[in-house]
Amino acid sequence: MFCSMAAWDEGLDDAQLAAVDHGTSPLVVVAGAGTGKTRTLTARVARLLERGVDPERILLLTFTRRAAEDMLARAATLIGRPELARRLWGGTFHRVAYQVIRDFCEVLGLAPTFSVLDPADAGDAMDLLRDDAGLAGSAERLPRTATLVDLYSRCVNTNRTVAEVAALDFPWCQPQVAEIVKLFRAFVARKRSRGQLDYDDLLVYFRAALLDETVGPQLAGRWDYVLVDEYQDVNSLQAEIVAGLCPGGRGLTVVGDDAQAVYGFRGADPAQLSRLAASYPDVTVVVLEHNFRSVQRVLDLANLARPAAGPGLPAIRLRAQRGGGARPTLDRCYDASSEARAVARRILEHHEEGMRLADQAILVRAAHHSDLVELELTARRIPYRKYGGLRYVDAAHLKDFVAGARLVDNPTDDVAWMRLLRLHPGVGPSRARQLLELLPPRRPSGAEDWPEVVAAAPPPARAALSATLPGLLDARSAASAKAKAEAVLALLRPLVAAHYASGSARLSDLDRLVAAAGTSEDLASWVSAITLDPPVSCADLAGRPRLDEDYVVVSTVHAAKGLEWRAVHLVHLVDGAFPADMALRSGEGLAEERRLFYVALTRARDELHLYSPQRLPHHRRGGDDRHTLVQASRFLDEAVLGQVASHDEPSVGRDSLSVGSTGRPATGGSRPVAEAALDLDALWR
DNA sequence: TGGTCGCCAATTTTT
DNA sequence: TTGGCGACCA
Repeated sequence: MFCSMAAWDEGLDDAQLAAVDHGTSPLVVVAGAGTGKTRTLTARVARLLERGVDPERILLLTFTRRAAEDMLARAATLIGRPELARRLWGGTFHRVAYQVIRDFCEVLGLAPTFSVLDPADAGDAMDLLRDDAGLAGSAERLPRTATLVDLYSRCVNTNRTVAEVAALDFPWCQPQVAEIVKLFRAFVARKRSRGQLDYDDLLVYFRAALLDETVGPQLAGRWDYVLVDEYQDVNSLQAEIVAGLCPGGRGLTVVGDDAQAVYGFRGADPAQLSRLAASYPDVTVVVLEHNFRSVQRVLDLANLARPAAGPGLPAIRLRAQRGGGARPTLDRCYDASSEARAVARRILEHHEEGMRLADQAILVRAAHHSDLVELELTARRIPYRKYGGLRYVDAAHLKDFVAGARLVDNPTDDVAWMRLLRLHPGVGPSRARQLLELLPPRRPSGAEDWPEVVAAAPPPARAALSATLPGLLDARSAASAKAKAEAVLALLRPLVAAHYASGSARLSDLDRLVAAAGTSEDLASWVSAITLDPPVSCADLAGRPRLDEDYVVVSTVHAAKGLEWRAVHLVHLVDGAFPADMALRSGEGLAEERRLFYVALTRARDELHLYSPQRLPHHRRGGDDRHTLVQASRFLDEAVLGQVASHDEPSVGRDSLSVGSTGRPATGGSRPVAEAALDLDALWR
């Protein structure tokens, strides 16, 4: 290179540069949507590296693994040292927690073979307990398992008691608080005794390690710089972890926007951002409000939707670097089918004007709101991919594999045993429970106990079952991750083939999964990684999509956070759908819906199209769907309507689209210093 | 009679 | 895919 290369930070504005060049005192960056938040965070990491900071002493916490990887890779590339990316620390809170717990498991009183339970597994564990003796006495039935898991999680993540959380967020559970408390106690004890950590436990143990007198400083001392993205979405447990990582706020950078806090249902509290800004005397607050993404016409609408700033936080008014642009549109459609047709029509119009399909997205509040749109896209042969909603890993056979792999390391994992046992013919939930009594930790269950287990099983299961334990022992003695994964697959193959109607398709899926697992260094950490960050689709396992593929993205607004498209189509703007009726009960819920609306609007760069069906099918028992007139979305108020070009769809009927009718594990051993911090008993009151 | 298996309906948002 | 409800088997 003979002339001076352009500096990599050229094009950053003054506010962004202030954040990038900031020293070690605590820094809060309040960044409106589209103001180059990711770019700023990336540049700050690059600047630190350029200054010679050891990459291993920089930690970046984000809400998705992909976000962390992308940012770190970019930062290292910016300064021309791509090889440094691998040495930077980064990931989700949960992933980093897993790593820390592996490193400090002895001190935390955990065997290194602990397993990670996803929320569905946690529900299974809860199910194992809910009708145990002692709990069965209550006259009323306990709430649904999923509700219980949510309630539990909310208590742990927000440091509140069951009674408090039930009163506020789950009023229908209040009469049973006493039984629920009992259940939660048993749930914790059961997990502890079997070496199982659910998502919440990962954070609890992370916090415990930080609070420990000796380990805490050691752990906090690992990193000189901690950068946290999307801080408005942390809950109080995560906020405590951040505080523990950066005593006095030294080296701490957080980036966030209180108007984009949309994870209240997960215990996040948008007030954390303003609380943090107030909690350090030497804090610097940098405000980013120059929007580099959208045209001003889109931002005019977004500014109307944006809620007032939280206490102590600056009011933000987004200003576009790109003037003018097209006025957003609002289509009042006859019903959801006519909405679907309107969306497809406009997507094709943009496509004919030269916009790639991949530059357009259809955003929905709830995954099923796109059902009719997807039908219409399929009918018109418009390729699309859907994000959010059902996860690929929820496919039963993949969970079967993960369960098998977990048992290789942790034979006391009863949830995994349940799953594996139920694959055997003639074994249902209750038989599996009986067999569980004969398995670890109740019994050692080495090879010598196995004939007893087989004998206790119903006859149809015996043949298959007699191969299962030897299969697991094979897997345990295998040397490499690859060999282990293959041994697990070998033991699953006949079970999966016989148990599922589409057995062979599932088996070829598993082949792909096992190939991926085989490339890891250590099967246990691969399994926990996939538990914490499940692939969104089958294609994820095959690598990134090919560049020449062109498809429209269909996504929930939540999954669309942080992303952008040239054209955004936002559908189902109707009270009950968006805002969701589940949220309309409380004022806080409605406020969160409004923030979600703001997030949706600000994904659009050039074109923003809103659609509002005027009638929705009203589901009745007995089958026939009646269309009832619905209330327009309260987001479409006078002010908003003043900013959009409205179209009334002609009331074509329901003709063209056919819609169908219509504790500690036994192996612990060493010094459990952090026990007090792991004690959740105070919450079970 | 208890438990498994088959059929039908429904599901906010996600680490 | 799970959950609820009814049918059928030991």
